[in-house]
Amino acid sequence: MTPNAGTAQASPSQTLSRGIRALEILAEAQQPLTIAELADAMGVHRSVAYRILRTLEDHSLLVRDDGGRVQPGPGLAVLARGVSRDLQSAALPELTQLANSLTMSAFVAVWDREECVTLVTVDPRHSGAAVVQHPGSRHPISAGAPGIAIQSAFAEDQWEALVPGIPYRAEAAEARRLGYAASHDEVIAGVSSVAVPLRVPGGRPAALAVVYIRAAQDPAEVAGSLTAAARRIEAQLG
Amino acid sequence: MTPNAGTAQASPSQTLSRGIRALEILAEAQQPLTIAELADAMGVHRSVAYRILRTLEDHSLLVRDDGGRVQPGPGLAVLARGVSRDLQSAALPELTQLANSLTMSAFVAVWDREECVTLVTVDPRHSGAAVVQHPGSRHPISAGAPGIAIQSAFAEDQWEALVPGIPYRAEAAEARRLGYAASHDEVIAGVSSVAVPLRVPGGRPAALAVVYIRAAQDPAEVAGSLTAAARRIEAQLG
DNA sequence: ATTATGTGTTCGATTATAGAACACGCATAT
DNA sequence: ATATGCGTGTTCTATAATCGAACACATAAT
Repeated sequence: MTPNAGTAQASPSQTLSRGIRALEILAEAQQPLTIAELADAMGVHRSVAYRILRTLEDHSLLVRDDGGRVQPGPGLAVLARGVSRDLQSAALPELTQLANSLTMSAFVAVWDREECVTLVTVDPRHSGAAVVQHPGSRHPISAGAPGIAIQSAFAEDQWEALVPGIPYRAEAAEARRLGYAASHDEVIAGVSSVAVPLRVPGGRPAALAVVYIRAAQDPAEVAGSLTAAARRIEAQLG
Repeated sequence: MTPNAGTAQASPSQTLSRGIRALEILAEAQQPLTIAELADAMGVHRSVAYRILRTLEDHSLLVRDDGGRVQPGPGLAVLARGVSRDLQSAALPELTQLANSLTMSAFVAVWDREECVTLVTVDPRHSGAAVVQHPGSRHPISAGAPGIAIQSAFAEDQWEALVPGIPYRAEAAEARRLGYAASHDEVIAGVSSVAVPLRVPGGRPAALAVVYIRAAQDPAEVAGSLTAAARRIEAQLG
């Protein structure tokens, strides 16, 4: 067998890549898996998976339940703490402010190739039927206002050079002029979203966004609050 | 050189262990590092670090800034999303409730050997000088009410068998009787904390806790709210 | 009893990895 | 201009880490 045959990403380091895949599979699976199941999902021999899992367990990146099944461990939360830490800290109070004053869920998402990843979220205090937007969730960048806002941080030709294969949405060009993006029904039916681009020095393009059940809300007005908050966040990040 | 010589943890898989160490170093460093710096911190040859970093980058576990320096990437947030997901979901609304009704920061921490890791936190709505307790932060289990509450989930002899070297605190035995733990000044000066143990089926022992600036608060009363919330969370996890 | 399914361990052949050496870009100092 | 230092990225071969089969063992279902 040639090295890395068939794997989608021909990463230079096989063992490390497999270990990460194990974590990815575990995170995606909504339940604990047996080592055998995981080995099968990874397409490797059980003893290989076993050794990898032992290593991951040593670092608390996974833990075992009573039956010996494996699931993501607390070490991952520690590692994730370092992701755009400055942005997280700077954004949190502004998100709280936005969520409560607009009565909407507010969050920050960052660019990750053809997707965007939600980083921090704050639900409004009376979070009854609030739209749940968990940290760590991925979305295609082509769907929803946050994705458009992130695309709008690039010019069209820049984007096509960086992420070939993913089209540059016409809405992004418009958002580039307006300074904000709005969407309806794109990610979840009946849910609207407004987002503004967020520029972090030395970090990836991100978006500051809110989601809400469709109502008589003027996107431009919401965008005003978002832009003001984004300015404050960017100012704090120097 | 003998395999894994000198490394604190003699994990079975060297490459994977090194990759994780790279992530740990990055998460701890408050700033982006050059590859050379990271290689130095890892104690490996630069080309080794380079290959490892490329692999991590492929999986979005790290990203590079303009100068080529590396920092934690959004993929980590995705992986962390899977950590005790059920507990996170079940606890979030209860945390919000607690934070706002008690005007304290509320959070859930889980056991991790001789430490505990904060998973989810909710600050009260008027989060002025609220005590900041970020998700993903580690604390020695020997300091603070959450640690005591977690220890109290074990009997003393159980604990000593599981985590040799870390003493079983006398307060844990007391908390075992009372059903809650309280601490003052242990982690941060002037800050008090109350915590109750949280038992998750198939998961590790955890704690539900609040922190507040010292005031005329009766710990027992606060513990009542915590216990009620903990019961509801546990009931939902069935 | 027997079968099935799981974890954990050992061990030799093989292969993925380690680490030196090199090419190159880009600052800043000389 | 030239030199020097510091950084990334690439190539290559000996070596050591890894792979994966085979085995021992525990547990639950048949």
